[in-house]
Amino acid sequence: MPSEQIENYLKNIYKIQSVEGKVSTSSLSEKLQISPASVSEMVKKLADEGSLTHTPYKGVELTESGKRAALKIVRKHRLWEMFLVEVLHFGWDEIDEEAEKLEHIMSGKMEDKIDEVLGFPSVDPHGDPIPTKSGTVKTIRSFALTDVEEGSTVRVVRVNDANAELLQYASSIGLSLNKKIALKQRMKFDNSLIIKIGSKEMTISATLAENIFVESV
Amino acid sequence: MPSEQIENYLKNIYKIQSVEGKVSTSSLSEKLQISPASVSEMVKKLADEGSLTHTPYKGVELTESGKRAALKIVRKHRLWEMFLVEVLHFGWDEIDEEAEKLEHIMSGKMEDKIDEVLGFPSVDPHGDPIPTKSGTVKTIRSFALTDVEEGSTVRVVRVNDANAELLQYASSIGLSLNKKIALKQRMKFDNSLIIKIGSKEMTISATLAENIFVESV
DNA sequence: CCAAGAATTTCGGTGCGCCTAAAATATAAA
DNA sequence: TTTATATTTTAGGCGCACCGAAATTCTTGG
Repeated sequence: MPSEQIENYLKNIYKIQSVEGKVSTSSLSEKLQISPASVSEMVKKLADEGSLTHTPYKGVELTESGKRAALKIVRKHRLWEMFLVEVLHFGWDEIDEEAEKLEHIMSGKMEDKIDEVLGFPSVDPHGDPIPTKSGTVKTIRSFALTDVEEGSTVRVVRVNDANAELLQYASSIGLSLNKKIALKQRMKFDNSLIIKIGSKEMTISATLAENIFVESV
Repeated sequence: MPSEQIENYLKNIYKIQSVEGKVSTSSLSEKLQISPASVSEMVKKLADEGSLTHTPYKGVELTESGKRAALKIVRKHRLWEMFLVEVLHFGWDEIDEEAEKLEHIMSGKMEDKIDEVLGFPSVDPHGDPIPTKSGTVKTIRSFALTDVEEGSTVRVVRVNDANAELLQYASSIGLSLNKKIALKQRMKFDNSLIIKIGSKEMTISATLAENIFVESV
């Protein structure tokens, strides 16, 4: 059984790998808030254990076994997030921190029970896919709200969960999962958008829009 | 915020104190499965921090502040146990181990949410009282099934949760919280009891009976 | 009362994950 | 291409909670 720190290393390597392709010591150090020196050491250890391959001074890549371990934790994290929202009625923006701790102490039995109570969900409250028990992840096709054409209507399928304040704000303006959004106008000078959610019209910044992912409706 | 090990030390000191009055290094060592040498060191540290008083070569006693910290953990443990049974449908005998991990990573907010979902319970699934948020514990008046008079009927209010196998067995014979038990006969040669639960008559060992606590009905 | 024997504490040491500072290597600008 | 700068790794160390062994102190039977 991997320790909590190892789980965190693997999970975050997986996440960086998904977004940036390449995983450097410094990006990991940044994400984990651990000194580059320590990360370098740990990476060596993980390479020895076969969870990843490491080319010194280059970068890191998860092995199959490392990826499997990472996906296990991602699954647990997202199941907990779902549980916190659905069963304990936590807000969108409060769940990441709690799930961060819970994911490491979740037995297989617990995982199954929670999965069952939730009705075997396929995405978490931010719209991120929940990996299956066997370790597959559904890719959700979507594009950023920034890229929507003026005049079209779309549906929110995912919100970037990297920033709690952003989530907090999004939810405060009624921008939540599965909501329909009509794009009225794009301002040329700063790319901010005038949108309509339900009957309410509002302006949102380009920065916010970059973190909202939608599909055509 | 106390670390996980410290929480475990305090919780177990509290438990031993409740049952045996005196808390020795060896009893703690036994319960925590940590060497006497290590326990002795940690006790010194806890004394320095003001959580307990320690008379070398004698024993240990929680201070008010130590007791408060211990009760916080006991409360969290029992809330989780309740939650595991009521919401996740775990069995009586499976919950202690899970709660043992969960208790240490429960934020105040989480505590409140769970308390609320459960309807502010006053006892856990074994009948042990859940300390209040302010740190008071209701004493439940009861006596061991061993001490019941022949012919009388009683109600189960608590089952000693120290042994999972015992819990497992108790539940398998339909002996659960709030069940009514009629004591038909006590065998003189080994103190085993013939009891009736509902319409079913059965024999239980004295050892089991010592761990079942009841009140008159 | 005194000498085992039992319980407790002290001592020296370990593993683990972290750190800072210094050395090695890679990258980019001149 | 060379050199300055940025990134990464190595070296040396630290704190924490643990350990076994040895020293100390308590307890109890003779």
